[in-house]
Amino acid sequence: MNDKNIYADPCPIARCLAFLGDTWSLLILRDAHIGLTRFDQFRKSLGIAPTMLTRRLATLTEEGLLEKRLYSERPPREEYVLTAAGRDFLPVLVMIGAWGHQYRGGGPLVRIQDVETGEDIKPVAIDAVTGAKIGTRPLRFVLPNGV
Amino acid sequence: MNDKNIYADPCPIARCLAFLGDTWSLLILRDAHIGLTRFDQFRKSLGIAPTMLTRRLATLTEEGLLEKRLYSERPPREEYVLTAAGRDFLPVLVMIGAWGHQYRGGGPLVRIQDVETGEDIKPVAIDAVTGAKIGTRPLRFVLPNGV
DNA sequence: AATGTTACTACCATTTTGAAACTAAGTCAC
DNA sequence: GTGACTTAGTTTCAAAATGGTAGTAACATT
Repeated sequence: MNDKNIYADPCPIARCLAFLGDTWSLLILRDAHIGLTRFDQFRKSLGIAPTMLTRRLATLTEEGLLEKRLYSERPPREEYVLTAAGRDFLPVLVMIGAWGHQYRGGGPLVRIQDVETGEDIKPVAIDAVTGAKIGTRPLRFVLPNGV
Repeated sequence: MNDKNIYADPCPIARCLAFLGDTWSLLILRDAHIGLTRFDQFRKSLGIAPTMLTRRLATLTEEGLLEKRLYSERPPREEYVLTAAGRDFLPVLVMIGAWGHQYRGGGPLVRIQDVETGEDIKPVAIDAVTGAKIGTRPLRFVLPNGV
């Protein structure tokens, strides 16, 4: 999983999925955005085996989405905080949540609120160039060598 | 993977990841958005083992993102086409691509263009309520029972 | 000195994945 | 109508990833 050369693949989606394409990594990122930072917080929140958590935190750290930070000298204790790259992953999580909300929305649901307005957010992906909602205008995937 | 009751988890992100939280499913969806529909097209494009492809296509079909459609009576042949739920997954893929573009962008890259303008899209997630870009205003995850 | 906390590692059974070969149902060329 | 080809898979089995339980290391607290 870690030794594949993602740069051989010209697709930015594939490159991202090469190390984030599993459930645990994304749930850890979700929890990190909620505010969790410590090993045991993640472990209890997710019900993940410690072996798995160790591996996933290591990958996320190597890949630059999380950063280890010492929060206590004695005893020496480290926590995991989001980097800029990790924080910039929020839109992905939010869009996943929006899809889940729309298509898997039965029963009680976690919602994401704007702190200032107190209202649930309504996430939409738009193309900043045309201002149009993604999906309303035809798109084309272009290979680097033209196609 | 298929027998877990996702509705026990109130988080729409977790519910979505319960069956889409693997690389192959997302790459199949990407290819479906590019326009591929047939078993062999997916297999060749992804270099995926046929066993895996069969399972993933079955899950995506069961979960309502793809639909089997007969495209030839004699010989009987079926293809897989995106449903509305599958098409609505495009914003997620696009945001993943945007992150990959920004943080894993070395070398030649696949780009996504608006067909009419011919320009590369610049995907941004915004909150339709406030109009603000996701990540620029503080958000809060709210549990269904209030937190 | 005993107990608790935090962040892990070791070990091993189970599950998932991956690779290669094979099959089924038909078509097409001659 | 026989042989080669196409499409959409299945079978089989080895290799890798995952999950669960228990244990450890380094300290603090009582």
